[in-house]
Order: sequence, then C-alpha cells, then structure tokens
Amino acid sequence: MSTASLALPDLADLFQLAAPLSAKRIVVAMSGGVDSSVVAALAARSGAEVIGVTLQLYDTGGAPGRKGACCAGDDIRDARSVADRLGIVHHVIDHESQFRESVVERFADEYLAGRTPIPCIRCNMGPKFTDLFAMARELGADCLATGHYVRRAIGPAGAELHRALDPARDQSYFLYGTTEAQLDFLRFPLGGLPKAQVREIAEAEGLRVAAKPDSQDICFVPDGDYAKIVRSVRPEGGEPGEIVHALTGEVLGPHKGIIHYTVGQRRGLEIGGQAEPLYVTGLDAPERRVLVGPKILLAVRAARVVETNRIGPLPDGPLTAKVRSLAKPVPVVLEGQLGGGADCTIHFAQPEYGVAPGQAAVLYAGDRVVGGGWIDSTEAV
RNA sequence: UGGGGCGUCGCCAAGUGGUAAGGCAGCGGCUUUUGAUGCCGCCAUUCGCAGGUUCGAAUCCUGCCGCCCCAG
Repeated sequence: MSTASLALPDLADLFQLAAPLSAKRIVVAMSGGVDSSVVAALAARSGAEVIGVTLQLYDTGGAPGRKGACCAGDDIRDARSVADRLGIVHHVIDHESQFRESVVERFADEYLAGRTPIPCIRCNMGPKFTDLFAMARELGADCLATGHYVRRAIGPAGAELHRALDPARDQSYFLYGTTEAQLDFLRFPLGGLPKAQVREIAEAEGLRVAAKPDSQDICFVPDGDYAKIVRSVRPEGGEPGEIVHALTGEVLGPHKGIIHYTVGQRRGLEIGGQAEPLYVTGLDAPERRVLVGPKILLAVRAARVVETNRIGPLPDGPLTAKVRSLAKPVPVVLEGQLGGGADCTIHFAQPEYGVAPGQAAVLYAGDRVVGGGWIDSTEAV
C-alpha cells in the first residue's frame, strides 16, 4: 500500500497554499508523534520544500522509553528518523531553558497560587506559536504546519479557527490563544481527517511512528506525579496545611500541600465518616487551606475570564463555552469585552460544576472558536 | 469509688439467636491530548478479649479490658 492509493484530499487544499506548491516552503513542527509526522509526510508529498523543526523542550530525566511523551529523547530521534525517511531537512532546536521558564515554572507558580494550570495552552502560546513561529518566518517559510486537530477556514473577515471534524479528537480548546496574525500563517492539515486515516497514512509512508501511542497527560510529567515536578521547580511549595469544611469551618484533617488539590477534586482527600462525598470547593493559598464541601457547592453561575484573546468577530448568534477540554460546550452569555487581553465575565445558562481558576474558558460560535481566556474566579449559584 | 451507657472494616453505621447492609475513605480498572469529574470492580470467615449456653451467637450468660456520661 502506498499513500497514492489512499483517498486523500487535495494537498494544496490541505495546506491552504496557492499553487504551485513546488514554489512554496513549508515548515512543519515535528514532535516525534504520529500526527506531526504525517503532516510532514503530506507536506513532502505536496511537492513543496519542507523543513522539519523539533523543539527539544525538556530533559527526559532518565526515562527515554516513556510512552506518550513528546519533544524529548526518543521522540526527537523519531522525528529525525521520519525526516530522514521523507528526505526532508530537519532541525532540532534546544528550547529547554525557554520552555522551563515559559511553561514549567509558570505551571508550578500557578499551583502555588492555588490555581490549576494548563501547561499545554501555555506551550502552544509560547514555544510553539511564538518561538517556532518566529523561526519559521526567519526560514522564509510560507506557512507553519502542525499536527493539531483543528481546522483553519477562510471566512468573510479572514482566517478562522474551527473545531476538528471529529469532535472526539478536537484540540481547539488548547488553541484559543492563537492570535489572528499567527492563524494567518498556521496550517492544520489534520483537522478534517479521522485519526484512523492519519495512522493509515503513517503506515503507508512506512513511518516508524505509525503505531506509536497517542500522547496524553502532561509531556514533562513522566509518571503522572505532577506535584513532584512542582516541588523540584519550586521547593518552597508543597507545605502541608488544614482541610476545612467550607460551610462549617470545621477542620476535617491535614493535607499534604495545596499543590496536590484542584477545585472539583473528590479523591485523595482521605476524609472518611461522611454521609456524602466531599469535593474541593476552593483553595486558600495564603492560609494554605483546602476548602471542601458537598457537590452542590461546586455549582457555578458565572466565571471571571481574564487575559482574553479573540479570533475573528463576535457572532450575532448564541455563544457556547468549554471550561475543560472534554465535555460539550454549554450555552453562555458574554458580559464585557472579549479579546485584546481584556477581562470579561461569562454567565452559564445552567449551573456548571467544578470550574477551577487557572483553567481556560473557550468560547465558540457553533464550531468556530471565537476566543477565550483564563478563569480567574467564579460566582457560586 | 458507686450508678448508667457503649465497644461491628481506617471513619460513620445497620444488624438483638440462623450464619456480617450501606455510606465515606482507600485500592484497581475504564474513559480522557491539562487538572478534575464520571463509570465499573475490589475492600470484615469476622463483630474489644476470654470462657459458657445453644444444632446454631455480633446478637443470651459470666469474667476481664477499654471508652463515655452521671454521682461524689
């Protein structure tokens, strides 16, 4: 089987570049995973000049064989191997110190402040869509292509960001921070493809990563123990404190450090003897207290959203929002300005549960990403 | 020291002669391209200890141990 035998969309359409592609230069962000490897393969098939770039983001910390990581150790070797196989130029850029600063330390600081960060969004905003973006420009590229499962469409007002065709694979939540200038230059060839087909292409191209497991979890947290990373970056964090009932003020027990908890969390509290489960309802960083209560206390009617970004115009129609990557978008009403770093408030039509400060709120008009921002605080029902 | 009460899984708690509910916590798994949530599964051969009665005891009797309340 070869890629030619697969029913592929037109490559010029996939990369949204004007013909002839042979006159174009495409930079592909290669993580070493299946998705970005297939993007590189498709780019190579298109006839354009292709340059693969891999950012080395962190040290593998002695776990090179780890599954589901990206951008370090074996993954870099995989990326290079794929590039060799495809006959394209490949650069590996040491980005460790920048990644540490813009993503890892920020991640730790957020936890210390009692918030729940999403490093993947910071990574997209910084290393990938700012730093790598600048490199691609310097390389004289016509576009920067990535393996994200989102779609770029040209609307009446310019480039738009849309959810992936397959909602189960959609990654638009992690990309709400993409600026319009970045979106002009970015391409997401996989947004309209089912994952199964992506793997088929990888196999047909003979890529060694064809059967590689999907990445999941946080890439720089090797064993799921993110608190360990936080402590290694910010040793002053992780001091114990009290677990306090949010309604009665009763001290229910000790906790092992505020960084281990997030709003909405149920497990790991180690408090028994209750009639119903207790959930983390809030984190008091200055007092190092974890507030807990029954699930009903998690119901939220509104959220303050800060440092917002907007992509394209606000729609006339209704808005929906996601406050976590999975879960369906829910109807919301926007109050205030969206975009340009402004703050706003989103009001949920129905109570939303487990909305944690530090997480992102992403606004949609149908499938189109309108923008989003960081959740700063919430208003209980 | 008298009088009363209680001692069942880490916690709460049913069960008062017929062969140990349930909840919470914990553990494991599924799901998940952030943190969570959710779902599924597991979790006391044993009822403070020692004897006794009985075909049969967590349940009845005796003693001991421990805790709590009242009295002083």
